[in-house]
Amino acid sequence: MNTSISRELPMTADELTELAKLYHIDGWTQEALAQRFDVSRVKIGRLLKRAVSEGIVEICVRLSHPPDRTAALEQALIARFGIKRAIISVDHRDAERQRELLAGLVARYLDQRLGDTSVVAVGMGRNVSAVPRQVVARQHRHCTFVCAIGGSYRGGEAMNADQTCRRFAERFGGESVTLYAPAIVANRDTRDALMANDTVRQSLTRAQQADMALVGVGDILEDSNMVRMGWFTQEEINAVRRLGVVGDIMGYDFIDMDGALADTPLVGRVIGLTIEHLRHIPDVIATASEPTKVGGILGALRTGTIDTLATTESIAETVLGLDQSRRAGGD
Amino acid sequence: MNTSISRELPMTADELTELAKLYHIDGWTQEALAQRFDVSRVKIGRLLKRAVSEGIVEICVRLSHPPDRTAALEQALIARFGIKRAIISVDHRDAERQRELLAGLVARYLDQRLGDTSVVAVGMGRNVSAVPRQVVARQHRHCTFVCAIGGSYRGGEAMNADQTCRRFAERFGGESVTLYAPAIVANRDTRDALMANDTVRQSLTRAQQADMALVGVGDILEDSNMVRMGWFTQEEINAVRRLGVVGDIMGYDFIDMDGALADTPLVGRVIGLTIEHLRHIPDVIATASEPTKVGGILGALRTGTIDTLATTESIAETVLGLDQSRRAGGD
DNA sequence: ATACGCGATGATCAAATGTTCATCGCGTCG
DNA sequence: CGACGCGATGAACATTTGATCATCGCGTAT
Repeated sequence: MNTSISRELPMTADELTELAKLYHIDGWTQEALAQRFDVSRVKIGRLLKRAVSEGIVEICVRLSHPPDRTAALEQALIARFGIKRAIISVDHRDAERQRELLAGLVARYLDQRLGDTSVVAVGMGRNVSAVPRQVVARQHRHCTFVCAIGGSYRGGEAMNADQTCRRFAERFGGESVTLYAPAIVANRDTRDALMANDTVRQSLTRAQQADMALVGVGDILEDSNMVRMGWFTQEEINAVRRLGVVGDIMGYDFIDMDGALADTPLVGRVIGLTIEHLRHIPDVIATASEPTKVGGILGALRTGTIDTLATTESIAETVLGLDQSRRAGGD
Repeated sequence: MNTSISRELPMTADELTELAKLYHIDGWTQEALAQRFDVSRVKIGRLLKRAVSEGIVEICVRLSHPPDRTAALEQALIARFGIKRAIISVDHRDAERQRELLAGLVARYLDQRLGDTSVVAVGMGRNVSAVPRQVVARQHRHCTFVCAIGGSYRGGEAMNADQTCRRFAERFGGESVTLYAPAIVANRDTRDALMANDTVRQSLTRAQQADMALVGVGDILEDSNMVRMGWFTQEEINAVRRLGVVGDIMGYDFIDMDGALADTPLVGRVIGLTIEHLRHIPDVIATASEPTKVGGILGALRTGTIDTLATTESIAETVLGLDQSRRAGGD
């Protein structure tokens, strides 16, 4: 068996970076690079491919509607829900792609807004964690990304705000502040004890004083994150749903379609910002790219805590329609 | 005059978006799109280009490693001054440490470049003499280090090219060639006599034929090397400065901020390579780590003899800014 | 020592994309 | 009405990139 790396492409990460720069940034042709470095063009191609696969270069495509296209939708959302602005992405069939498309727009929005003193509270969820991957910062800053919720070993990386924070800090520059506490604890007493802890307290205080917050909106489905993370059993989810809960903000604040907070087994057991805290943050960005979340989004909008809604075109339309019908039909 | 938009590419912004999505996100080929929309492939290409120019799609490339400031700085320097490359160190408060940091990068660069037949002409100055100390050669070579200027007993070791040459030869392997002549003589006649000397002549000829040259850039301050070496009195320095001289290359070729050679009491009295000689050396590396030298560096760059500039990040930025302002403001 | 596996390598071919140029349609101006 | 300007258009060509495959070098197992 050949266990050792018998032959390696003899290029350091530095050289790969240089190569990638010349190709992608300076627009050299592969042929030119081949002559410059005295290897075959094929090899240059392979090295460039490797630079991508190793994450040395990332190429991201941002697709946004021409302004006027979404302007009407945005205006409607603003008028209807009192939010400050909307970030609306093009629709896409594939859920993963859709998330990336939306995340790209959110990343660009952050790139516009973040300054050297900015503090961003970061929630959890796939839509939130997809954002840092799409960041292409124009310049490095010295901003701060603070976890808005504690950690959890279940549910994968996407569910870990501190991972997302770190990636943000890496991309935009600045530091990340981890909330050194589990996301969820057994009971209220444990929570109170943790909240009294200095380290926890300090992190949370910084999060509360953030200039911006980036949070996800969730739905309540059998396979939702809540179940995957083991916070709810299937039965609990069903029970909660029967109470009229349609979604969550940040992954743990459950709401019904009128934006009212629901009483769930989680209340008082989560270490993180509450909806009340979010109210005091000047720009709360809520992102959701899945059509199943329309109910949750409507509820979230109606809580009045959201300043910027990031979602897809069709979801925005559906939410507006849903709101319309519920106003008309009563319920 | 044709004021109206006579013929418009008959595609709405929406269709453009759709097109861009299919191409960039879903990976369709232009040919396929052409058939799908029943237009020529060329037109698809043009529409896609338009989608970019109208901001519907944004394609950004991120280099993860340091695509950092120094890469951008290097590009700017290359574009502005026509040099071949820049070696840029991070900033450091302490002048001595700064010199070492920069010298380390230069040493590494030499280590990359030097082959068995390489001949390097070596100038004088603290920045040059700091380089051999930083050398950690991957392997020994048989290259040659030739003094680009004669010797002098004043000013200390750093001012002695032959000392620096010997150290280089020690570290990289190979031999050093001393220029057996004083750096400066009383008058032109003496110089001419020395230049006629066989030994001197041979050394200088080898220096002229070098593949690379490593030279320092100096400033014109009261405590500069020139004074310390006794080549200039304080008054002479002041006089020269009043003529617009801002620095020197190699320690004796004085230049103003436009890169023009200045007439000083030294002209015709130095035994060493002139700027003209440098022009014929394929890779002239100029190093300078002191912020007081920005003017001199600008002048040096403008002489057009420099191929590789080694300096610090902040100096590089300042030089670019200085060049900018002088271009804009005239004079 | 020899055969074999494995990945790197570059020649060669195929596909995709970019560029150029002659032409066309349409509106304007004389 | 016709000449002209202007931009759009697509055919033809050039360039660039991607894919395939035979070969090679090197380490390992037989």
